[in-house]
Amino acid sequence: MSMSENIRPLRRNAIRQQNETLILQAAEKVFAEAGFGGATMQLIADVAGLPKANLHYYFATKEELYRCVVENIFEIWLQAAASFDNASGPVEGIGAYIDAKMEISRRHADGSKVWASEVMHGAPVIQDYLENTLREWTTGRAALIQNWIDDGKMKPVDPEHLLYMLWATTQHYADFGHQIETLNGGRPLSDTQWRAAKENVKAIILRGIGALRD
Amino acid sequence: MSMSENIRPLRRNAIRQQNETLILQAAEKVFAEAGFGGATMQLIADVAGLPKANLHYYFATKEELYRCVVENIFEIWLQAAASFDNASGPVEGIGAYIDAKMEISRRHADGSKVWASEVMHGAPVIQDYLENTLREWTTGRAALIQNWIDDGKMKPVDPEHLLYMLWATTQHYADFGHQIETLNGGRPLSDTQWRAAKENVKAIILRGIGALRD
DNA sequence: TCGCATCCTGACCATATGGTCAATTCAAAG
DNA sequence: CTTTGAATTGACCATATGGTCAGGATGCGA
Repeated sequence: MSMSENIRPLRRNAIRQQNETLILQAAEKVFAEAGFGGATMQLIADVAGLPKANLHYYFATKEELYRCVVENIFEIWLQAAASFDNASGPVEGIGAYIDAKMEISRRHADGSKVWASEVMHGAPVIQDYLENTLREWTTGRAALIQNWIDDGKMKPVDPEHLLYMLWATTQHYADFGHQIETLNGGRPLSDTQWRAAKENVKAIILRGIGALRD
Repeated sequence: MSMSENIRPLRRNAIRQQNETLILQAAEKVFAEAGFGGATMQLIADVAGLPKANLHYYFATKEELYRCVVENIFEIWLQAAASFDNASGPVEGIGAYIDAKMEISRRHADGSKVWASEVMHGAPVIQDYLENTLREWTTGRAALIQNWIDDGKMKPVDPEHLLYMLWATTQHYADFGHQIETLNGGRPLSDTQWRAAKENVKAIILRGIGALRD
């Protein structure tokens, strides 16, 4: 028998890792489509292609599995948040942030929906993230924006509300993707349309805050 | 015994009406907080202060009750949509629309959340509204915006994406109200802060589309 | 080959939930 | 007062769901 089996024996460690990500991916999809309350362990198991009891071997409870999904998303979110820094001005910084967040809306639409759902329902499991990590990030970035304003690099706008606007506008393409798709004739946005959306958002906001001179 | 009882006998018709709205209000709240899957008829009944069996007397199934809630919200949405018309230009029309939608986000936050949840989960019950009423409204308003562009009243932007931006920005204050509240020190936005939010949104967008000259 | 810890899973359980129903109360028309 | 149909509700049912568990399979080091 050759060593190159179709199903090669995975290292014990690798088995755990593989199954966990398999389950997490399935869970993210199901939670996004049905919400926490509407999702069932059975359906997640089916999507993952595993028996239900196997889910409980890796994740003790539905809540624990959900929490892992939400935390994963928060990591991705933070990653995009970094693109704000190391920018000399609003055009660069906010532009990069919009680009990053639009890319997340496209590539991780399910994650965005789970996050939105979690927050909409009062953030039962990630309230501490909101109060600590998110709050710190927000005040830091607001201060940065205020600096840009003081330096005359943009018009005086409320930094916090500007951030809300960035979040809202970019996330909308993920959370309300179904609505946009429906209005687009039932078809997902094409590459060209995504680029147009991104450029449109950047143009309006950057011009809106007086960071573009034209 | 006087005719002026504390609990005056309601006309049969009025009883039905009163209980239906009572149930609908409770349902809107519970659906917003828990999602369709997480909401239970028992909890809705408790919030409404009625026995569960009574809910089923007025609304045969959970789905039917949910559908009524969603349709109610759509009505409110349409009402705000009207503020777009009869405007001579973007400052007036879009400004009024933002005002109206921000007011809805404030006064009907629960409804907004139910709507958002419904769309996020693929619009299982209001797909036809999206495909018909919403689509028609959108194309009509997009044409109106295009006219303003052609008349030189604003810069050339993609009308559809501008509409998405309006929806996203205004709805965010309802759907992500909990997040905003948390970042605001755990307190809801004050009257002043709401006004600031509204003015900020209007200023950035109207300047962003070149409808304000400054 | 052996032993062991990890991994797998069908069968099972307690509970919660949507929904039903028959019996009762109540308003108000005749 | 009587009648009639709407309104009310406690008790009940079938099902679905989260979670458990005992026993078997599997990889892997010794």
